Amino acid sequence: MQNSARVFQALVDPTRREILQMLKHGTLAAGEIAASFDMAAPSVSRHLSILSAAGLISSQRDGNRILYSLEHQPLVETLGDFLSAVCPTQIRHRRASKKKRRSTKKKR
Amino acid sequence: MQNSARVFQALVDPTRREILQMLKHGTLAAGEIAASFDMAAPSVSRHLSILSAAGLISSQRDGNRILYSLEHQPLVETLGDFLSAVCPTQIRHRRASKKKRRSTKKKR
DNA sequence: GCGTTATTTAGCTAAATAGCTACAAAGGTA
DNA sequence: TACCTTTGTAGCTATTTAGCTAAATAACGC
Repeated sequence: MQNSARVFQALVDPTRREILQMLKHGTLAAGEIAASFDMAAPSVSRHLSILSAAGLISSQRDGNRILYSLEHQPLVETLGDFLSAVCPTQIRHRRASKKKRRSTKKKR
Repeated sequence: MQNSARVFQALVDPTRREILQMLKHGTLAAGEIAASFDMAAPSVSRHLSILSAAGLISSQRDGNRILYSLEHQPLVETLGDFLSAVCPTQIRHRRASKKKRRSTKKKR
């Protein structure tokens, strides 16, 4: 499986997307992450390993616990590359501005 | 189901990601899209309806056929919002530059 | 060593997914 | 009308996924 596919695969689950958002604010232990979900710990652990396999988070032992941190680059790179591959060059990501683009249709 | 979830759901399948890329170059009929996959037409039709439900493509009848076009905005908006929600503000999406950034490792 | 805590792995089940074939629907043409 | 083309829908099956419980692993303190 290609790595970008693993990233999309990882992002499809809402729990996993939420985990990524939690980690935005800094490193967290597996237990701390698990505690914030209404779900058994092994289930969260599984999500963590999927995120890890996709390269979206990294882990590091801290004595008894395992600390997870967000890896921005693969996320930014994968989504950025995809957007570049799909969207006409002029449209970059313009945050939530609702105005429609002018009808500059590129014909050839 | 929330719409951003539908978008991620739609993006998880490689066939659907490829369809979006095909439509980057312009409008295509369902049959033309189906022809480029080694897959039965109804299967592709199903992918089209999923992409459509996510708002990523739109369709328009042309006599006998149905033409599909890419809808950039929901894609750009959903992925952009997610990146904003997950990544520290300074890192925006740096376009597909394959050269590794100089080892200015950002410590602070 | 033993017990406790934190986390992952193994094995299971229910639900979702993507593929197929067969059929239906919508539009064109004779 | 009938017939052909194009596309979508229905129903089925195999595979994948996400959840659970129970057991294993790893590091700590006694």
